[in-house]
Amino acid sequence: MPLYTAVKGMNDILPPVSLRWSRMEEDLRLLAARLNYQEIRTPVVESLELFQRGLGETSDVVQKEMYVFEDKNGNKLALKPEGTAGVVRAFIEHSIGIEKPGPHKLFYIGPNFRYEKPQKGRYRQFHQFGLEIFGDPTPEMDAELIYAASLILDHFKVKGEIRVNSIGCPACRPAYRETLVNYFRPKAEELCGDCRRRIDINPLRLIDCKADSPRTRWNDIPVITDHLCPQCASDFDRLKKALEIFHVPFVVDPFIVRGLDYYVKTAFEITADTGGTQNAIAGGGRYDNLVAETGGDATPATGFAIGLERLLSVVPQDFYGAQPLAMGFALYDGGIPALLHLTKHLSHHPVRYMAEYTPRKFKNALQKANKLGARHIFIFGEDEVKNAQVLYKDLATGDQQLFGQHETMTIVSMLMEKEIEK
RNA sequence: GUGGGUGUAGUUCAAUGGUAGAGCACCGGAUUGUGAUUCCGGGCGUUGUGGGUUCGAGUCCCAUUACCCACCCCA
Repeated sequence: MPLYTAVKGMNDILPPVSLRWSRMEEDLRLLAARLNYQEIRTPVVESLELFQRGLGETSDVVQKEMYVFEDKNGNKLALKPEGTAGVVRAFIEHSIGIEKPGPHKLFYIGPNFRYEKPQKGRYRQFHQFGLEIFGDPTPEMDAELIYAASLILDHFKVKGEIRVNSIGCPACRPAYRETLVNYFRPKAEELCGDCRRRIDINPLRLIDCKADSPRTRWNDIPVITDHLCPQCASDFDRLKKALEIFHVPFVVDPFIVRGLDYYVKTAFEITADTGGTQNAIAGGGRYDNLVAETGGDATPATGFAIGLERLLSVVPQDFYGAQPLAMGFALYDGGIPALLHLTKHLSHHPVRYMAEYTPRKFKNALQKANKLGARHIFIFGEDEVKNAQVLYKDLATGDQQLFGQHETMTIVSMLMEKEIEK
């Protein structure tokens, strides 16, 4: 046991996996830019109250999963457990919605923290990429957002299932909740202990119970989509029509629930086979009342977040191929100056390269390159130095040839070409 | 917060209650400049930690801790 280990639920990301991470983040930024979302970076720490008000006092996240602490001034702060609250706070604080007409499209990427018991796909520090749109109330914009999510899945060659729902609004949800409670109360004795408690606390969750799913036992469970107010019902209709025009494959799942209180109307989730039971790789929906509840002018908004650990777990293993490595060796001290020159020249070009400045025997150089998985090697021995040349060898094919030491550009283009043909 | 599983070398794993081992990896070498290979040499590790049972514990018992998985919850 080492003296110090990483904090529970917080992971080091090491090579070569770290390369997959940075490539994935790079791709997400490019995709966001292409769809005209601009990055917003908010602090990792916010006032505790922001989250309590925004996410809902009764949500699990607020009740038991936040990292809460006081600073030396006695301010109650929290590590952000999700991305939206901070973005909303910044949106209001900097009058983003007032300076220009909407819609305002923003994206964020970064760490979040929840004090949960770690398991596959669930960590105490986890990372999310999210899109948020402020100032547009239409279900068509929700559809566009979901379309963006589907483009992201496509980009990463991820097979996910997009599940959409409308969870109603303050006008119709309470009534549905009541209906649901009335439906289950007489059946309480047939439910598991957890579910009996959930009847009053969170009847929507009850339906998803994994112990013995009520969904498979009763087929007449009331669904919210039958209990929407006229406005919500028509919006949900428009959402589905728009998704069809976008050719986004989706299923309606009337039992999708959001864990955070701020969602209204459109709610959606993307699930995929992550190898564990934490199979939701993205989730989001509309949150029309959050800006006003946070103290801003009433501003309709919609957004979603992708869990990056989960996304990466379903990105095909070969999606990011390793860039071939080139190595340089000297066979004796006299080869080192030329080797240094090669290092200097190659560092101006996008080839993955490293040198070793301890002279090695020819055979050892090949062995070492082989062990490190290098494909290209450059060798400076007595003969080469004498003739101002460098020996190049392709370990994959066994081919080798001599280059003049000053033919840097020839060498670089040769390396680049080989990379392309792969 | 609740369950279950697992902790032995850098790593993957062995070891009927009787001296802690192997593969891989790593380092060096096998007549002078050509790589999977082969051969030789190189590891005393508080068996996660603390107690207990026993003549004797990696092995059995208790506690504790870490990791993994699941519930819960969610991205």
